[in-house]
Amino acid sequence: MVQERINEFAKYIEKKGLKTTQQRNDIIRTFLKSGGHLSVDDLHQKVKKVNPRVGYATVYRTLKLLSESGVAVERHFDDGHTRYEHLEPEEHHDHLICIKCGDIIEFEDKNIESLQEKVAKKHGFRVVTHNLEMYGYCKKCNGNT
Amino acid sequence: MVQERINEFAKYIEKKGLKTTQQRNDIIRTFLKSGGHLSVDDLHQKVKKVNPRVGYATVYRTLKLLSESGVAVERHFDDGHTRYEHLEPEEHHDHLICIKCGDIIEFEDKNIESLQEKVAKKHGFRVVTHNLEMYGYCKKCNGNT
DNA sequence: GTCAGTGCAAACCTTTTGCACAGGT
DNA sequence: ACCTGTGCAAAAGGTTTGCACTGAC
Repeated sequence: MVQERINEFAKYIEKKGLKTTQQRNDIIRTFLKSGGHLSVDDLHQKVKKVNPRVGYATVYRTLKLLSESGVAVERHFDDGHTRYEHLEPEEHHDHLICIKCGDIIEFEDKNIESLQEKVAKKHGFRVVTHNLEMYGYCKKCNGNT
Repeated sequence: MVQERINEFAKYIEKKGLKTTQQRNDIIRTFLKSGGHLSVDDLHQKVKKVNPRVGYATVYRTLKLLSESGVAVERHFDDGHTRYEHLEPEEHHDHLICIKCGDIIEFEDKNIESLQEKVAKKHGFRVVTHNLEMYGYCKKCNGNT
């Protein structure tokens, strides 16, 4: 499925008249191979192990392209670092974030989603994206505050 | 009710051994008199009309105190500006944010809240705060994208 | 050969901080 | 008097951009 995402992105790149480059490939492969919620810095560190000549700015620029193409999603949690994660198409989830250990748990709840749509409709609002984050203590950290 | 918030904050200040100053008063009164979701810059502009000698840093420092005391709540929407709003105690709401005109609609939905708690419990998670934002087109902007 | 991509460093923007002075208690 | 608060300007931290060079097509 990594290959599918790569193809999807290649198609997007081509449609926009952009070019396939070694750096972009390295960045994308590294990104797709990594799980979780990566900051730009995290990803830059990892990419540098594969190709030490890749600069910070290129990672930013490529992540922006990945977001536009729909392969990556930008997350703005409260810690001041933009993080990126990759999703399968149609996939969607929200987050539980531990304010002690920083662990991030993903969840999906169709009931919440449909109530959200209901609220939006009531206000004549057409939702494009949403995000729901809950901050608190995870199972491990709970109790030993 | 503005006065109640001011008293509440005064109590917090005193408990921490801090001081009541003219600047803090000006900032707090201006903040409480304003509705909506203010950026630091918005508030600084407004306060300067009352007291032109108030500096940017003091607004930041005071807003941080207001957040700690519970009088203000920090919001991190996707536009990269931290915004603050004031809430009555026990009040809580979430946001619908128009990505065209920037309008912010507040809503509250107890059903969503309780489903959130249920999800958290399922993961052994103790929630301290959460935020739910939906981005899209408001009634006015919908259609004329 | 052309035009987009890259690396680097500088610029940017929001937020924080150090410092000397002002002011509340 | 003491010690916190303030304004200013500088620093910090994350992100973006200008530029000259590289490399894909």
